Amino acid sequence: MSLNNQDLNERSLLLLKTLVERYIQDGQPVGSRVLSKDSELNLSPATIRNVMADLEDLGLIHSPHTSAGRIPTVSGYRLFVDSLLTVKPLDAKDLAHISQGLSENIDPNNMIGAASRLISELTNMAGVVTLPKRELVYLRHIEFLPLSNNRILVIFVTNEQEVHNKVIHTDKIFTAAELQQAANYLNSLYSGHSLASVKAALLKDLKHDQERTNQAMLDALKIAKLTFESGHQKDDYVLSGETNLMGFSELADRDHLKNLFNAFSQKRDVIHLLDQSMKADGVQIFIGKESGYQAFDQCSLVTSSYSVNDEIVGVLGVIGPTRMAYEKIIPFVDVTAKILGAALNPKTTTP
Amino acid sequence: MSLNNQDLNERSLLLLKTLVERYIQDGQPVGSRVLSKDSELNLSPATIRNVMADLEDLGLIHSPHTSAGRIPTVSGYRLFVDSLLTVKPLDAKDLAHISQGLSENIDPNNMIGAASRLISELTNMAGVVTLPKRELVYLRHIEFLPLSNNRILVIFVTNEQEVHNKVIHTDKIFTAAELQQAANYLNSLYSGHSLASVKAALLKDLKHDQERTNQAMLDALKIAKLTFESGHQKDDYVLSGETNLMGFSELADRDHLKNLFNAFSQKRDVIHLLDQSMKADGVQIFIGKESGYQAFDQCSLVTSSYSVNDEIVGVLGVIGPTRMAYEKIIPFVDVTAKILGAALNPKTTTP
DNA sequence: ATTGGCACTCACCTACCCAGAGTGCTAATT
DNA sequence: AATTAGCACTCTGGGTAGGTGAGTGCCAAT
Repeated sequence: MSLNNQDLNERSLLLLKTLVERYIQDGQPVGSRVLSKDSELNLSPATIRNVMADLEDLGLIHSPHTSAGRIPTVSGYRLFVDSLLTVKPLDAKDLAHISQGLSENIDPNNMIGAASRLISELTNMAGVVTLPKRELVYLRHIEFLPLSNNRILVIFVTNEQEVHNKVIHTDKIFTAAELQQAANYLNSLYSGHSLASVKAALLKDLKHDQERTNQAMLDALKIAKLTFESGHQKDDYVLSGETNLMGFSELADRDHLKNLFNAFSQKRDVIHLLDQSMKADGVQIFIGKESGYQAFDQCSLVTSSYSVNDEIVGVLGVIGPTRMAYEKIIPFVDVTAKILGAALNPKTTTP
Repeated sequence: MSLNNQDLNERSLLLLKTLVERYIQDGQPVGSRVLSKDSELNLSPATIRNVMADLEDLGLIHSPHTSAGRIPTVSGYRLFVDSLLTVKPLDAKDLAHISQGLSENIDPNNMIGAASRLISELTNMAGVVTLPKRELVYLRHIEFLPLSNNRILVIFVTNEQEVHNKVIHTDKIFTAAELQQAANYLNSLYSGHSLASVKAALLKDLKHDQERTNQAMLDALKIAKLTFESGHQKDDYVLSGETNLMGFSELADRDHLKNLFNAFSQKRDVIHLLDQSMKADGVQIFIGKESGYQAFDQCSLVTSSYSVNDEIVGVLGVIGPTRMAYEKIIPFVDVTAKILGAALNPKTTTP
């Protein structure tokens, strides 16, 4: 659908903007009379009607029924968000709340949850924050414990105090002493390095040292390879304030709600959606069906990736009805992402 | 409300039973005509009406409005569940599902989640399972890592492969070597003991050995005390299939749903409710307002504690509308609790 | 003690009308 | 040529009225 300049002149755009703002404000279809008074243009309702008919032809607005006003379509919202919207600077009180809620003295294990809760509370919608990508995280300590049946419990600590664990299977049976030795070796070798670089180093070391090093060291490397090779990163996110979504009339339908909450608890679709935002800096917006997931048909998602040391490590966002105050939510998400990134920045990467 | 024998004879009870069963079956208020045909008693609707009026006087049933049939009150359900109900043996297919879903080859870390999901899927309601009480769990290995600012990261492994961690603060600054030594000491002392007995032993040892032992050992004990003294047990549960509850018309009200889901995500009330079931063996039932929490006014909760080695370690249950098939849910919960307990039973408590 | 009969109540459904909001189109105005 | 006033039309939502059916409570008969 190519937009023609003749159809979409200044005036039409201004009216579209006014219409969307008005609709976001009070949720009622906007009629020609209201729009005529609301816009600073001094035009009669009849003229407005002509313009509205054009906008409707272009698929930017539509009316739910003959005698109702118009409401924006997804394309209408999209145009509004992309080119018409005037973002409002973030409310000072909100800013204070955010920086206070995400200060450094929060337990890093709770930081993500705190951010999610903060978002949902300040927006009155649902807040979602992905856990930081583990690749950009520093290995601090690793430890092995023998279990029954050739299994080994691996515990490793990253950054300051995040503890992860994983069970791996080996062909060979290791004694506790051997495992202790392996752990010591690996700690001396890799402690303080990022998981990504550990992975890389492991592969290289295994290749080069195939014959040179002694068997114990080789075993240690092999165990480490099993530990870090894959799958231990369970993509996950923390969602808060889902129940806020029950208050919005546009989502009131029982089936809709059920689909939505099912999507939340299955996590898969949400993760996929958030992953897409991971690729880009700054704020991204999915409006209604744009997401491609039926459960989110009536929802919009405003996300921003957040970074630690200039590396994108995660995504946070707001989930709400398509009719949301984008001009406030966009800067809010933007700022929150920045503050979260700063708060996660480890002051002491290596002790 | 004392129940009079004259009012509550065999016949009234049979009719109450039939009424409750019928109402549970099709969710419509039950009228005298229906009840007359449904009960094997050959009584005319008029007679039934008299009995129903009595039952209403006793507060066991009530009618939503004049020209509707009767539905059970909370007391009615209670009487039904306590004395009238004929439990049906568990469906063989369900039994197979349960034992298959909770067999020993499930990762213990996922066992609770698996149980919760199983419950919600087989009942089409919400399933909830508390994490096993930590006191009855065996310490396998403990490890300390120094953090900045006099803080120590404690990692301890229980049973086969459950990893827990906690940050503690100390007055004294410990070096990595000192911490290593302390961990070694504690592992030799307490490994293989239950957390409860470790706690007890700690207090005793600290008292007795105040002067006798050397400083390093005393420090180790002090650190351990900080670790196990309290609060590290975050009561928690795994909830599944909440969205199933959205399907029930009696919970369809938006505000109701919102309250309910808020209660779920705050967890506090649910935990409190489940804790009460912890004190008793076997199946317990909370019907409607009996729970004492407004959010659960329209819900019933059927729970059972589950045990490992004859010790109650947790609770599982089903959350659904008051109008649920108790005669099937009760044995279901009962059996699931037993199977879960068995599946959690560690085959090798100490390696 | 049980039952048939009967008047009564109430939710629910349908049909209907009416007011109000908003539209599209046409003809008049600028 | 663009704008506007005017008008007929459409559709929603609320309100009223009437009818139906399910179910009740009570009374008198069995």
